[in-house]
Amino acid sequence: MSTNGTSILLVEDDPNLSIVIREYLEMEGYKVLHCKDGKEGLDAFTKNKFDLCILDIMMPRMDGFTLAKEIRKVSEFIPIVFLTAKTMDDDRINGFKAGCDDYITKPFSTEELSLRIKAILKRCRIMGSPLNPEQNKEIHIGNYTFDPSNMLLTSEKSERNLTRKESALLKLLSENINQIVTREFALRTIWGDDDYFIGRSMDVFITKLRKYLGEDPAISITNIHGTGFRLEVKE
Amino acid sequence: MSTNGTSILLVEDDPNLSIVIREYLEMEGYKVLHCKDGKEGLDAFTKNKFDLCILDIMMPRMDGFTLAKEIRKVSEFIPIVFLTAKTMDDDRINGFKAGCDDYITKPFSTEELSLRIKAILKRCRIMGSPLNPEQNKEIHIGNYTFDPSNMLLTSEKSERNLTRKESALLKLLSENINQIVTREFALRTIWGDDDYFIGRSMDVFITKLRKYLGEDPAISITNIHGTGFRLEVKE
DNA sequence: AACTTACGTTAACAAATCATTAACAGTTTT
DNA sequence: AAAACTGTTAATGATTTGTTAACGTAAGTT
Repeated sequence: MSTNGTSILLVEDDPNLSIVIREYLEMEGYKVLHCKDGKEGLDAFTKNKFDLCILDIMMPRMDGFTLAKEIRKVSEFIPIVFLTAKTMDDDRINGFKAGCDDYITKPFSTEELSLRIKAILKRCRIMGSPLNPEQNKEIHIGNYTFDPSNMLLTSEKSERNLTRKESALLKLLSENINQIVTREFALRTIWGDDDYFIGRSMDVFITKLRKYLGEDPAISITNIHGTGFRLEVKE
Repeated sequence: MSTNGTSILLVEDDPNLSIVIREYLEMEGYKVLHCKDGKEGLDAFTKNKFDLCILDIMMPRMDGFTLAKEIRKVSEFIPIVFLTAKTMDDDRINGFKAGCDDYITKPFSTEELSLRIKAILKRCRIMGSPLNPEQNKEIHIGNYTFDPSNMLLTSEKSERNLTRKESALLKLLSENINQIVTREFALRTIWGDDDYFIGRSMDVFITKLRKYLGEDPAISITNIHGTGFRLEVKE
């Protein structure tokens, strides 16, 4: 199995341990983002995409369980590995043991951690949830190619860096091509909220996207009155 | 494992012991360069490439620990074996025991030394350290060649020694060429933390790298507003 | 010890970017 | 026809970034 491009969120407050783990995992080819406590970890999780989380349980500001709960709100199936002090007889561990999760007791060897990670990733992939299916995939929209991870919209004639919101909206639309994307769904997904002004803001972005995609007449963003928008590509 | 071509820097002031070690190691197929004290050792290290260092701790002019520190400045991951008088209870030993390093107490058999060396080399190769050819590879960026392990940025016209941070940042960018490296990922990877001032510090380094890479107009470091940077090489 | 040098951080100010809001025109529904 | 919704452009203000210089510190040098 290639570890390439698999990104891991490591939340661990012990600086020495975290360095050891991070360096080892990076040598194995994972991308690792390390946070020092639960708050930071949650923040990082919402801003990035990860394939797996490694959470220490005992941490300042927000413990691993609370963090895991928060993470689960956003991402139902992401595998989580807990790091616990040896015989921590906490019932909550059992509560999380289901699904793809696992826990490892300290002290552990880096090899053990690595094996567990591989096992979990394998298991989860088998279970049919390709971890980040669309992660680095480019999306073709008519004559355009859209690379969401690079926020780059390319055609033969032009290349444009999209802003975060532009990119997020186009991603949403292109993932649901020829299907209605509800106003509310878009607003809640991208803006996390839904009120009049945010709605108007989205309309401004729709105008921008229409302009950017104007090179290809087969592409259109159609408004469904009172409902939402649909990105359409003819033939 | 073939010892062929593996070159060892041996720094040991006892002439008899050093001869014994050198001859034994050469018999095993290693290339050995011997220096009589720390100063000589450091000089030799900067002028040549080694796969492993064997340093006596008690030495005139510069002791083994100081030498090791100097070596680490240049080469972060090269394995170091310390030779110590039997039960030298120096805390500093523990400081160095991490990673690929090891220490051997005198007196020791040549066999023991040989086994340790093999074990260390194996371990480090597995861990993918710079012994691993993959990681010692130079990176080509437009007209430039960047050697991360030597922190050296070269073009036809110029050659520049980068500082650690400059080098780390350029490494990260060039490993993800034409892809966005998020601010957060860079900050957490290189600085281990992410706050406002560290972020500003990174911006200063970006400015520096842009200046260094300015000779080749095909190279650019593009800011993706609110997201990160992308090292781009056209054609 | 006093003096350099090198490096990373912080400060300070200029410039650019972006999401939002406003404003007004046009559409669709009831 | 009134009300609600959408399209579009431009103005606004906050945030982010670019850049240079000053600063502090640690190491080496005299």
